[in-house]
Amino acid sequence: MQKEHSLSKNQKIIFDLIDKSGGPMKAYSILFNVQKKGIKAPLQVYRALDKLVEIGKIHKIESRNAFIACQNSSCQVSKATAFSICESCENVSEISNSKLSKYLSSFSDNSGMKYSKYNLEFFGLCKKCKSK
Amino acid sequence: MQKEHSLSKNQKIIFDLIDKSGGPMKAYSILFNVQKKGIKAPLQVYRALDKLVEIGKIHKIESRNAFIACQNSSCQVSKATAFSICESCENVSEISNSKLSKYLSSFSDNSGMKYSKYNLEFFGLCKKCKSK
DNA sequence: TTATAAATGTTATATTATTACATAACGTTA
DNA sequence: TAACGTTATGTAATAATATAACATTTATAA
Ligand SMILES: [Zn+2]
Ligand SMILES: [Zn+2]
Ligand SMILES: [Zn+2]
Ligand SMILES: [Zn+2]
Repeated sequence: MQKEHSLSKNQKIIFDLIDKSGGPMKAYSILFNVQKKGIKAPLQVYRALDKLVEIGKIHKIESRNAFIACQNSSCQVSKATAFSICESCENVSEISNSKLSKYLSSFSDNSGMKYSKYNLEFFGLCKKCKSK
Repeated sequence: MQKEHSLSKNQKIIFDLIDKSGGPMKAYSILFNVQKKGIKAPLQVYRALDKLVEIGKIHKIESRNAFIACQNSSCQVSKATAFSICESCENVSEISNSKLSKYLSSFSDNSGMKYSKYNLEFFGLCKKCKSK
């Protein structure tokens, strides 16, 4: 069990929005959606996003510049993330596969690097898009 | 052996620059460096980068918005890439590990996704930075 | 309470990437 | 060669993503 982080006002507004959306959201789309709640500037959004990423409540999908709610239990605070991305419909989901995560978390090579974190993005076609 | 792509003028200028740099380069830094060669606009750079990525001569480091010359043999035309990134000095190198690439290329789960491509980024500290 | 850290508000600006449109070079085949 | 389609180039404008700098407020905790 990890520490509970109590979210601040802006963090909560933004996390709830992303979480309810069920998929990845882009920063300026988030901004647009929370303006009625008083969050008016990009920086307010980015600060909340930074914090939410830091504590593992959301992840950034790097190839899409988008943010998605963690679908596991905050992923060891975001040190090990894997996503599946449909290149047709842009559906994204978080992969939760213990074999994969064990394999990657224990990966090492002879480069002398000490790895502490990874992010993996798989691309392809989802079930729906395949059958079209 | 894969098809040889003969690079166009702009593509060659930009590939040579990235390749010689030995590390990741950002688009606008590339632009700055090739202005004396007549490449004046961002779009000229991005078009060349797009093509070079497509044919596997370079890869995009998504978490850094930067581009690096392929250190293998054009990585099955960029369908399977893995990088090691030092979070201290930002040194990046391409991981060439056949076990890892086999494992990931054959990865599948019960989601119904058909995976055709992946990108993996490991983060940590390189040898030098560790010992500081 | 008082000090410290964390979060917020606001303006301006930097960085990364694309749209739209016009032109030129290249490769193929009639 | 001529005509055609494809790829690459040039140029201007703009869109999309992200951060710097500074002032103020709120939460936490010694
Ligand atoms: Zn997660
Ligand atoms: Zn799909
Ligand atoms: Zn490569
Ligand atoms: Zn380093």
